[in-house]
Amino acid sequence: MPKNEYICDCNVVHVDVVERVKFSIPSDDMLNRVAQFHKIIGDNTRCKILFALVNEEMCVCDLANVLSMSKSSISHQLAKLRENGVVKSRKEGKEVYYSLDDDHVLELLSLTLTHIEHKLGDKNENTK
Amino acid sequence: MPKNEYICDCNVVHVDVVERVKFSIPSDDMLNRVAQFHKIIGDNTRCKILFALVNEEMCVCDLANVLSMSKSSISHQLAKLRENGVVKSRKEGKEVYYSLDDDHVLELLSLTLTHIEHKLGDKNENTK
DNA sequence: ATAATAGTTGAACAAGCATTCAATTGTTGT
DNA sequence: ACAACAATTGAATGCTTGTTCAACTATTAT
Repeated sequence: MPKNEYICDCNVVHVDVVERVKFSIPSDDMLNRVAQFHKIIGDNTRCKILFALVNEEMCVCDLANVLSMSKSSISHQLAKLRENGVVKSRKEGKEVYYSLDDDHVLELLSLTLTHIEHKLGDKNENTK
Repeated sequence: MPKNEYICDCNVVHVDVVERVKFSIPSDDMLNRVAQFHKIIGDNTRCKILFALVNEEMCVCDLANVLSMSKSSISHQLAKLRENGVVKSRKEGKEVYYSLDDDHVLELLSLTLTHIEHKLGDKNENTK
């Protein structure tokens, strides 16, 4: 077995599996994009912002009140969400209105909710 | 306008929108679970592990070789993934084999890929 | 013009987190 | 019983990142 090619100090590497998987997974660039996307959604504040925007477009002030947080903090997070193509903005006078950028986002959020409810269901089954 | 109830120092809070949204968004507990779930997926290493497990179950050593990382590091991340119900494990002798815990995970990953490809498509359109 | 205000931005600080290293557990074979 | 080894675990380290604070920009109204 050509152990030198592998960084691991163990003998049970399944070389065929490793090679097959190395070949089949997406490129590092693609993987990083996927991770980055989830990283952006994976924050309490940003997540709450997104759910707040599901039905209504809102200005920074509105969001600050819904989340009970400072405008600055909300603005920082909105910038990240916009840079990553999750929300879009529209300026009207002094106010800036934000909304979800893409239907995929909504789809993703509701899929996650389903997943979590499903998991919680399992847990309750087990404690019966 | 009952400004005192609101933490913001601005005058244009849309009280009706704020109240409606406050009422309609999921509970903080639920929101935190959603954020936590995405946070777990939103890491380069963990993301790569998940895509590696899409078609095959793999032991820690295999994964260490696919990712070119130490077993310890992989093991730490696998622990997090398992604690959060994203992967499951099966022990066979000295080895521990990991696989995706739930079809929702796969569904979510492919939905994200679609989203990103869609976004990349948009970008290319714009630079034409 | 000037004041007021919605929103943005950058620096600083603190909290969170991924990787490394060393030690340990649990299983297999001799 | 003992050695070998896959995997886990905890502490330490350094990097990342969310919030705060203060300064700044842009738009509106007097």
